[in-house]
Amino acid sequence: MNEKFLKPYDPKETEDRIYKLWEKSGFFNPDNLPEKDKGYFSIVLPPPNVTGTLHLGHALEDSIQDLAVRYKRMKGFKTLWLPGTDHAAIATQAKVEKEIQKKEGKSRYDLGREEMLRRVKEFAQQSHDTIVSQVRKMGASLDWSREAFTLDERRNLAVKTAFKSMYDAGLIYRGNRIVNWDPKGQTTISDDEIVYEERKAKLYTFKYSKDFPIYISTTRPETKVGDVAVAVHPEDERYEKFIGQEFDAEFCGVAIHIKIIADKEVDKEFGTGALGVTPAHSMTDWEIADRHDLPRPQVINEYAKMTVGDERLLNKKTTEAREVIVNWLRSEGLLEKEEEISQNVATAERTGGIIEPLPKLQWFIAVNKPIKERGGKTLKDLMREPVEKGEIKIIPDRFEKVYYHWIENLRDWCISRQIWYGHQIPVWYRSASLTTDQKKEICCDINSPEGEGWEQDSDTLDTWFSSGLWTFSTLGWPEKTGDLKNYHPTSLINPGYEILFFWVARMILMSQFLLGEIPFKTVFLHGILRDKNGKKFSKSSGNNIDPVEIIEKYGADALRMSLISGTGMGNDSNFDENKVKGYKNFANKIWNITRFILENTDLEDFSSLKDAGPLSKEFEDMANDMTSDMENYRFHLAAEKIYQYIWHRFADEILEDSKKVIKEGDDNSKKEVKKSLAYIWINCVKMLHPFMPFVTEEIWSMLPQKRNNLLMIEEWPF
RNA sequence: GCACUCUUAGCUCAGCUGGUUAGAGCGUGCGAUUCACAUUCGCAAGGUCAUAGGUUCGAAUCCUAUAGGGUGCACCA
Repeated sequence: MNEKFLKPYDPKETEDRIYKLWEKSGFFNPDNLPEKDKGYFSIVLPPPNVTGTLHLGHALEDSIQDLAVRYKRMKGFKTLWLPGTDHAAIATQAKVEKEIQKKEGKSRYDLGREEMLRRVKEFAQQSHDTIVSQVRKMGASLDWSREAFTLDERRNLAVKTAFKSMYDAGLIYRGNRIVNWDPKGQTTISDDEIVYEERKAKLYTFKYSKDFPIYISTTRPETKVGDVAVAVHPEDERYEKFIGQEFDAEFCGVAIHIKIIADKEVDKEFGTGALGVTPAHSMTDWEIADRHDLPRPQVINEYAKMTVGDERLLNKKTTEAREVIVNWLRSEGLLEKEEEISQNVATAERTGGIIEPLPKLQWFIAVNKPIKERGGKTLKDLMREPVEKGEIKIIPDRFEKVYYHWIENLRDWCISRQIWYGHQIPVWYRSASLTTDQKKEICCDINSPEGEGWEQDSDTLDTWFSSGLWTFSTLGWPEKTGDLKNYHPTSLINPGYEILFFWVARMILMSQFLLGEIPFKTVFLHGILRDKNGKKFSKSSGNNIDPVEIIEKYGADALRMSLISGTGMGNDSNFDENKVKGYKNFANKIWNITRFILENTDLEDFSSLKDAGPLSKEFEDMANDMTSDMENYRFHLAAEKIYQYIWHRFADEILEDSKKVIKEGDDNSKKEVKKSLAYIWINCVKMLHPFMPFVTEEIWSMLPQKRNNLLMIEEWPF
């Protein structure tokens, strides 16, 4: 017996060594797996953002996926788990900008595009390297030979190809529309990148001029210089008689022309029941302007400063302009009342800037446009249908409803960003001005067009555009590769439910349109891992834990097991270090069980054993139950089952009972008992392997076997 | 406003399609120990499964309502 067993199990000594052994074996790459004719199984790793290092939430994700992957591999599938990282455009650039601002007091404009990009890339590379080493520490059996990055060259080709094909189909268009402008990050963002924060605000009720017949309410008086109408509900008796009338007014030095219109969007109960329509600076007002064919004067610019008025307003920040206007209203006797209300303020997810809705010329994906090549279906249809038909299964299924609801409310997706880090839009223009003249020559292609004077659009793409291609861009698309044929649609995707819209929906959109097939068959959503007190892990609240820190202390096996067991599907869970400690003890327990078995069963070859004698049925029932849990993604139950069986049935009872026989029994019964102990044990070690791969692999290498396989490719029992 | 979700032992949570005395881990109390393991073992205490109704032979599990916590979406003038 190996003398290692005389000491407690030491994950530190074991884990890195075992990981190297696995990598050397080549079995992470399915091309090297033995042929078993069971078919293919594939997962792409949700690529972590290169904005920093991994936290425990990633460890949870890695644990679940590695568990699924190792199980399928043992089941004999050609199993591919494909790693990669995400450039996370805005998030990464914003992070680096922040640091440079803090350390050097410089903005990205001070550095210039080229130098800024160099800095971001450098940072991204460092993050990448840390992330990869963290993932390895977890024991993740990823095929590193296929590693991808959302911003590498192959993915860039995929992005350009996708863009062109959607452009040619008329689904990507450039339009002057109201967008979410982030004055802090100096870029547009999509609806999904907005976070609403509840804040106290003042609601002012006033009228534009003395002879104006209706009072209106607003929290943003400064935008009112851009008003073109007052909208009332069509059935509001109070205002019916005014509908259709038009008024001129001089509003704090700005001449405005107001038409009174009726629109069903207006809520009779809110404020005075009359809405001042500011088409250029409010999403709903923009739509009202659409319906009533109103002008849309812009009064605020990209820096959240006023662009109209005399010295009182012009070039003032919106917050200053607000005070000016409120004071003016007061002095003119137009202000009826002010009241405190709480309102949701739209802020940018990554920079925290307060969103300023502005009309801008941007690129969009049309989600409601009938697609000829798809029999008149829209992108929304293409997203909805595979889930409705059950081709894509979402687990837990309650998220299907959430998914449909999101699709119903979806507006055209703004994909252009005014940041530098990302995939540059593959469109070229031939004319001096890029922003104003729409009639100039335009060319969308994979490569820059022939001829003189072409200039590429300086905008980059929303990071989710490239992540949307992830299931197939990683497999070689647009080339028709063998990987694409074998591994797409992928079998399973396992993100947190918080990116169902951002990512899962977009992958379905992209794959459905570009490949005409689903990106994955099963979406298994996991919950969010929170800290001990139920708070979300985040860098800002200082509760971030590096998984490697926990691994150093307790071992990766213990961490994995603690994250998986006792957590209901799709439920959030709290991280508990004590639980990890408990599973470290468990690792030691199975270590010592092995020692006992090696000391007490003098069998030469475990692999030829066929059953566990009288204990066979009980054991096989447990194993079958557990296998069925594995098949149905009830990993937390499977983990609990094997744990309970090993510790409290096998060790506490079966093994204890065997002592007497081994000591006092006759030769025959001794031999029977030894055989069934050994039989149960090798199968327990196999079944525990997806959960605790390191310690089981280490144990496996010390059991007396004639075959000399790694445990990771052993056959799953029964 | 609409939807989803949670409320089970002191704490953190499991409990899959309704089925015998409701489970685990940690914690607590008592005890054991030359025995594979003190990172151990045995025993014990501790729950009217949020509340009120209903369906059923039978409900923690299904239905309805209520209360409290969380989340998403819409509105946010």
